[in-house]
Amino acid sequence: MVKTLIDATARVIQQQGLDNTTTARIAEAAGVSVGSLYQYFGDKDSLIEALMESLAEDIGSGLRHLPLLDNDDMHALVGNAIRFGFAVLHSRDGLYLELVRNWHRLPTNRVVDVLQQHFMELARLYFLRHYRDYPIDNLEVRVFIVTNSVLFTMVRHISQNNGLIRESALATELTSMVANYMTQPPQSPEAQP
Amino acid sequence: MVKTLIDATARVIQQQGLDNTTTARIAEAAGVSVGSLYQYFGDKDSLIEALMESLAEDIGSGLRHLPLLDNDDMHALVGNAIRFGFAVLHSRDGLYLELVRNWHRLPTNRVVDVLQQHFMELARLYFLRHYRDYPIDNLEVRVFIVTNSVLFTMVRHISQNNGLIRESALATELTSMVANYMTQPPQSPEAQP
Amino acid sequence: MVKTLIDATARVIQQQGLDNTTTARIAEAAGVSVGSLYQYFGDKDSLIEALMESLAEDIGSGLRHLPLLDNDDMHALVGNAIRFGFAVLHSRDGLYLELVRNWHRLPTNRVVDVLQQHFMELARLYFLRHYRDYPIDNLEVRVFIVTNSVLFTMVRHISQNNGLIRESALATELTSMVANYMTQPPQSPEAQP
Amino acid sequence: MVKTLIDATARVIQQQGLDNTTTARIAEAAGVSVGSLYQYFGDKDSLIEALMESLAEDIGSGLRHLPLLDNDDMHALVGNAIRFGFAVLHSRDGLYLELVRNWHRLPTNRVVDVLQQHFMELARLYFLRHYRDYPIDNLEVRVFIVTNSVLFTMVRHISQNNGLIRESALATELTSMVANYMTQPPQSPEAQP
DNA sequence: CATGAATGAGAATTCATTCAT
DNA sequence: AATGAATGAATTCTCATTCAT
Repeated sequence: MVKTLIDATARVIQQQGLDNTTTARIAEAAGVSVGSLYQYFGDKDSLIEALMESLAEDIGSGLRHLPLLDNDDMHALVGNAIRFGFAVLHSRDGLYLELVRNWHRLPTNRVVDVLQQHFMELARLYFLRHYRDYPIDNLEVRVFIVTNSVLFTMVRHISQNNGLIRESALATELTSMVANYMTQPPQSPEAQP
Repeated sequence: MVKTLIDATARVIQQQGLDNTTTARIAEAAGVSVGSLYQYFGDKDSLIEALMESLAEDIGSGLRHLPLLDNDDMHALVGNAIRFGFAVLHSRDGLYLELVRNWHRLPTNRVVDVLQQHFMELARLYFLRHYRDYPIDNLEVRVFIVTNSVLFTMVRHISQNNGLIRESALATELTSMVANYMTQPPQSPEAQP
Repeated sequence: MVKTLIDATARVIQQQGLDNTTTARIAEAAGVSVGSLYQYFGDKDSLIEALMESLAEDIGSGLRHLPLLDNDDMHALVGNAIRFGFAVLHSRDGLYLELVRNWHRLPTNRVVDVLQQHFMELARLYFLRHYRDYPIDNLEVRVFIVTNSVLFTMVRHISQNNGLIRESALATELTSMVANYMTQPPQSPEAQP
Repeated sequence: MVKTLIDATARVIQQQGLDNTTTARIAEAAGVSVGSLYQYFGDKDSLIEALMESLAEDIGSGLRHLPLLDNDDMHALVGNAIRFGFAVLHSRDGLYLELVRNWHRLPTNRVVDVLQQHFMELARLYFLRHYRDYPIDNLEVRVFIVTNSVLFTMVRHISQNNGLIRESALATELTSMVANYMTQPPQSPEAQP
């Protein structure tokens, strides 16, 4: 039942948008009554929190099954990750898209942490394996920048859909920017005026 | 009066958040009645549109007065632009922050265009002056990526405010990523698997 | 509840007039909250439509139970119909009166059809039984004229209530006009200049 | 100015309907400010009253210039009157139509009196000239019936516009009903059961 | 447990009227 | 006289939440 309600919530958000996601519609989509909804979730926010939790798991699992470290080349690794990102955003009829757009109104901490920590770990392992240690000292900053840059650039592109920039071109360029950045040695302090 | 209402709208958005920005509160903040609001703006959306328009002008003007091209060095140029970005996001008590967070529910086209076009022009002039032509062919994509990456990374950082990453460090790293990316030669096609 | 709301609507229209019939007043008259009203009817118009539908049924049923065809005499038939009409208009504290007055702002099609079709059928049966066929060719026009003439003359009389004309006199004269008209042979074409 | 405002009111009613006739729109149509409107009319109702007064005069004058009594034949007289009625209802882009539809929400007494009295007088003169005195005793009732029957049947026909009944057929039949009724001897009392 | 009817505060918008300039 | 900005009560409709059955 908890599962049913979470699924229904996802479906409503994806079909009607977050603004039109009401408890009534969720209950209807789940085929139960509003009363039942409140028997399993204290309020609407808890339900949405549970949805986010569930998605965090999905994403974590999806990432864990992605054989990114099989790539010896940072460029290939990043490229695969970005392609995966686009695939996720296009999946489930734009559910993730709507959620990312509304990150600031949603309890996204868990999801963000999953992403951040996964890519953090990935980076650590990559650099360990390749005996490079130079970016380690500020790896957290780099992962933060890269994650947010890629995610929001993708979402913005899909959302405005102006057709001037093809998705493949965007992926190529993002990959190039990120791969180069991640393999770039730390800045010497005097470089910043 | 039009000015007063737009200012009041900005104040309410910044103090109460976009979700709690009601016509009643705007009118109250402006020290007028709801009726007056509707004498100057057909509906709430028009008022918000006027606010966005006004901000687009402010931003355009702010950018135009920024002597970014005085820098001969791309690194310095980008660093200054990013510092300016942080300053804007911190200004007006977080108004811009709230607006960027809610970009998808707001008529942000004008503002986005102002930003995009300004940086596009800036990049063109920079490369012209430095006799480098290599990234010209996909400059649009690069500017799109860079603008969104920087903007949303900054907003995400200020919004979650977790204290683990200092703003100065973020600025330094963003600058590094962007400056390198912008001066990077185009990818040879076979680089992408 | 649907019934309660429709009844409340009727009561409010009849007591306060259509112009002062607000959703708040209807809910109050029904002893429920506005929210409840909107759980049963999508909007105010639907509620009023439901009221009209309900009245259409009442009127249809009332007409069907009226033994008008027991009269062999057109004069008696029409007289009975008109007396019934006055009785209906005086019933329910003037509800019907207010509705007829506002016919053009209400979904009156159903009610009008019920009236029109009933009298059409009545006329057909009457002429069939009396072996007269002459007015059959333009019976529709005659029924249209007669229905509207009688209905609006009655409503106008009750509404202005100037006391100069007694209702019984009006009924007598209307009956006379209508009965004669209905039994009148078709006009020869040259009668109209 | 008074004239200008009344004209503007008529124009707004005719173009937007009575429900959308606001003081703001009237002022705009008149090319003056709302303030001016209130300098000449105490409130909206007074203005509309003035319009009705003005139309009463127009109608009275129109009727007086109609040579109805030139007809020796009641049938021709009524036919001409009805044709005139249709012409008026079609004139001024439906202004009169909208006013008749809303008679119960408007100060229509004056207009109604003008109509009623004119046809009363007309009938009296007609019967005087033709040495017939029989319907004189209840002439008022007959004129009331005839006026309202014709007026509202016409308005209903134009308003619903269903195309099944042609206006000329309606005029012919109305004429026939009315002319016969007006020349019909008084009912003997026992005729009504 | 499940139901779904009932709630009522709150949102956007309209419009006749006033009044300082 | 003329203006038109300002008013604010009133209206329709929404939705998270409760609770008796």
